[in-house]
Amino acid sequence: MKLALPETERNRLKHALKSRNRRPTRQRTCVYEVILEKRDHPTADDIHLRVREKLPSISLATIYNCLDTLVECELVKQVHLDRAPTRFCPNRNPHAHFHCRVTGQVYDVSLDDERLSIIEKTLPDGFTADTIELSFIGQGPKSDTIS
Amino acid sequence: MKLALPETERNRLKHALKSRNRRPTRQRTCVYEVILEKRDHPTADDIHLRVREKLPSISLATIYNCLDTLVECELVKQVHLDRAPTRFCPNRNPHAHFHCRVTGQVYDVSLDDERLSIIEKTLPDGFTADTIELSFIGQGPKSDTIS
DNA sequence: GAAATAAATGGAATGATTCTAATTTCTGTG
DNA sequence: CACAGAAATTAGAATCATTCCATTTATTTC
Repeated sequence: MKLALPETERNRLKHALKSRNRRPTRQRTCVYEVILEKRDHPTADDIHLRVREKLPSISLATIYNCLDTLVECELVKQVHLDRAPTRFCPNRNPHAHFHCRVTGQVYDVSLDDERLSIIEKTLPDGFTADTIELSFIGQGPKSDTIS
Repeated sequence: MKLALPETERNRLKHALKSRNRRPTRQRTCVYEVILEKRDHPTADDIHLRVREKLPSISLATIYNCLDTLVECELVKQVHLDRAPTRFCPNRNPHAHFHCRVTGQVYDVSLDDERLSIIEKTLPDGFTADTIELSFIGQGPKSDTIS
């Protein structure tokens, strides 16, 4: 098998898995690989299609399993927009998402440390968040070209 | 039919609907009423159960229709957490949500104007958001009593 | 390399949401 | 008030994302 995954990412994956006593299987590696390759925000189904080009017999259930593991390992984030299938995102830096109503496109919007800490301080005492999801919905720049 | 909805809310609903050329039907009124009554974050299904106590023959499809209308009229917000059914929330003030991993409970977290405007300024030029969804996931205060 | 454990698999099951076609309810007009 | 037309509701079927389960396969450990 050719290793399409760069050394750094490969190691990140291996370590993240090991530290949680999870095995670095071919399927997990490939799912991670595919998500990194094209930095859009694919659904489990999209990912299934792409992974199948390399591992033709992989099942959708496995895609979900792998994704859950990657999320657990904090290598991938889930994005929940509207009443729509969950999307997955390999951007590990703090960021928000912008969802264009016109084109349906999803963009990453980077969040600087200061803003992030301001947002975190919103929480009253007693609440501890390990995950923050911030999404904007509206009109993106490209949507001009449509109408 | 008894009017359980306070005058203010009733008017708000009526006006919001009228301004969009939508009719204030019994079903819409009742759905709105039920959501305001108990300020948790019910799913469409929860709402269906509650509304049925007053309009026993209302269908789930209508609940979805009514909710969509209420969302359109900005009287109700949708909350998308995890891979779970959409929840609905009648809090019209700017606010975020906190989802407790332990109890499953969802809390409103109010967002002051300053924070809100800082968050809004995160967007690069060319992007215009009409909706912002901010959610925290973690451990809430009550979860102590569990373990 | 064999046993023990974790992961993958296919297919069935579940469950939220949407769709459709038929009926009912409103609204404005005469 | 009766009527035509538009908007909403309805039940049930259809869709589609996600999960579950029992079995098979891969990985790790000794």
